[in-house]
Parts: sequence; structure tokens; C-alpha cells
Amino acid sequence: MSRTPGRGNGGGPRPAAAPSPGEELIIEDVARRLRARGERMTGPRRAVLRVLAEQPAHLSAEDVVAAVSRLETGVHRASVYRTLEALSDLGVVQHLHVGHGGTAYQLVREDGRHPHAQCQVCGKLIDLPAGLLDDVAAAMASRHGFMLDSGHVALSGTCEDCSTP
Amino acid sequence: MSRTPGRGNGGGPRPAAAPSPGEELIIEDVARRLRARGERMTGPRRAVLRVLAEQPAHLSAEDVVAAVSRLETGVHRASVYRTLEALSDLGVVQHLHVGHGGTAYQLVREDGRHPHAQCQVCGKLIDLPAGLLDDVAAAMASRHGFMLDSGHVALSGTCEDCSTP
DNA sequence: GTTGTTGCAAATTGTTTGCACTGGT
DNA sequence: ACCAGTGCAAACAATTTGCAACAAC
Repeated sequence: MSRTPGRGNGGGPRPAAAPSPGEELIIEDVARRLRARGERMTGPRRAVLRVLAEQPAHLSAEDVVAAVSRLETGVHRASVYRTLEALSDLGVVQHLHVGHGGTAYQLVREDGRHPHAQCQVCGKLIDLPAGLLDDVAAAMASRHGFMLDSGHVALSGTCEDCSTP
Repeated sequence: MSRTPGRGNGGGPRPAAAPSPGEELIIEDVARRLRARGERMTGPRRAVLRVLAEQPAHLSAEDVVAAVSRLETGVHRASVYRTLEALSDLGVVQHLHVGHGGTAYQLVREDGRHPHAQCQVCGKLIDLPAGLLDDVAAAMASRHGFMLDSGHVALSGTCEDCSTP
């Protein structure tokens, strides 16, 4: 069988630049939580975590793929997708469905999930205050028995810049 | 009243069963509006309108494709997609982004666009009362200058059946 | 050593597009 | 007759999967 170059170490992937202390902390914590479930901390997972930790914005899977390969060569698309899913299962990563642009990923923050809105003209995503949908959630709970997860999809509309010419 | 197969194109499309009176009305109205824009009422468009008119639920594009080809053979996928877009431009059809299942289509109703919610467990889509997000829309308008389009994406959460074991 | 993870390529799913022809007006 | 709309196949984008080779534990 042909030897696969670019994998394994010692001829392997270029080691990434050193993670920042904050990233290191996150990675260690996640590693612990993974091992507790019999899963493992690996190079690709480290890279995905670093990308998510250092990016301010919400990233599409493809954005993460691009950022990861900038950080460390040889990480395959499929591994990024699988990593994002694994980290979601762990509760470390959350994803957000935006009307047009597919799915966006981000680290779960302590302040919990907050709602988002996307401009259907320019595509910009904005963060909304955490309590914004509380009344709506209460109404849906009492009237429909529906438990709203306000952080899972982005509301849609037109942002200020795109509505005022 | 049976439609005359008329055109003797071999292998041609099977004529559809007769539309109901209500569907006929809708089709005639849409035909008028299309012609007013220099566009045309065609077999595939009639079929798509009939499907949307007689289905209670929100349909994915692929659902419409399936239902249309049950109604009338030889209508191509691409035509259904193009028809849905054309009818959206006309304002006859509206589409709704649902977190997981892609995009759902339905006829625009007189009472206008209303919000929806989808259960992330069973996938069920529920209709919500039209005014439900009015307060949120007002808050977003004044605080962020954002014009909410509450009918464009489905809220996400867990429905009653799926939350009570 | 065991087995969870990876890289790869190919399959899948959902949607769009270029083009020649057909059919509505 | 004119040109919007169609059928078709192929392109396209985003995501998933089977598998053999590895590496984290």
C-alpha cells in the first residue's frame, strides 16, 4: 500500500505556532472532558479549538477549514466537519443556522446562548441581547408547550445600513 | 371534463387530473399577474401552484418536485426550482428557512407572513400567531435599527410531544 | 495493544446553470 | 413570430461515509 505522506509525525504536519495561554487552557479543559468520555485530543481537534477560540466572529465550517489549514497543514476537510460535530456533542461548540449561509460555529460561552439576527441583504450577523426573546419563549411555552432554543437559528431581516440609503 | 391530450407528442407529459375550483381560481389569478409582467402561465407552473394549494403543510422543494411528478409526468426538477423562484418574485409564494431541513415553500396567505417554529427533535413545523414577534421587532428596530422579517426563518426548540417523556 | 481518529476519495444531497428546443402569447 | 420557459445534463456547494493506515490512550 502506498505510504501516505503528510500524516503521522516526523515528516508529518507542520507544527502550529504556539497556542496562546488562553487557548492552551481551553484545549486542556476540553481534552479532559474528551478523555472522560473515552475520546481523544488530537492535532486537528486542537487546531479547530484554537481557531474557534481566537476568532471573534461566527465561522462557517468552510471558514474553519480554511483557518485550520492556515494554522496547520494536512488537516482534511472531513476531519474538521467530524471535529465540529464531536465538539458539539461534547457541548463545547454550538452551531447556529443562518437562513442563507448555512451553518455557523462558535465556542459555547459562559453567558450562554444568545439570539442572533442576519441581514438578508448584506449577510451581516449581529448578536442580540440574551433576554430579548424571553417573553416570546414564555408565550410559546404556555400556549404551545414549545421550549424555545433562541440561540439555534438567526432571525432574519434588514440591517440599518441596508435599509437606509 | 377530460382534457384533450391534443398535442400528439409521443412520450409527452400525461395531462393532470382536473384542478379543483379553488385551485382553478388561484391559477387564473396568478396567470393574470404573470402576464401583467410579461411572463407566462405554463404547465409546470400550474402543477406547482396546484401542489402548493392543496397541501396543508410546508413543503421542501424536493417535496414539491415529488408531488408535481405525481400530478404530471415529465416536469423536471430544475423547472420546479425555477418556478418556485419565479413565484416568489411574484409574491405568490414565500419560502421559509428551517434550521435543518433546508427551505420550505408555501403559498402566501392573506393574513400575511406569520412566524414558525420547528422542533429540533422530531422536525415538526408549527405555525405561530402573526403578532407574536411584534414586541421583539419593535425592540430590534429601536435598539439596532434592524427591520425584522419574522416569517423568513423558523424558530427552533423542542415541541411538547418531544419534551415530555 | 486497543480502538478512536484521520486522510483520502467517492458518494450524497440540494440547488443552479448553459444550451438548444418548445410552447404561450 | 418572438422570446419566456422547459428539459436535460452537467456543474456546483456543502456535507457525509467506507476504509485502511495511524496515533492517543
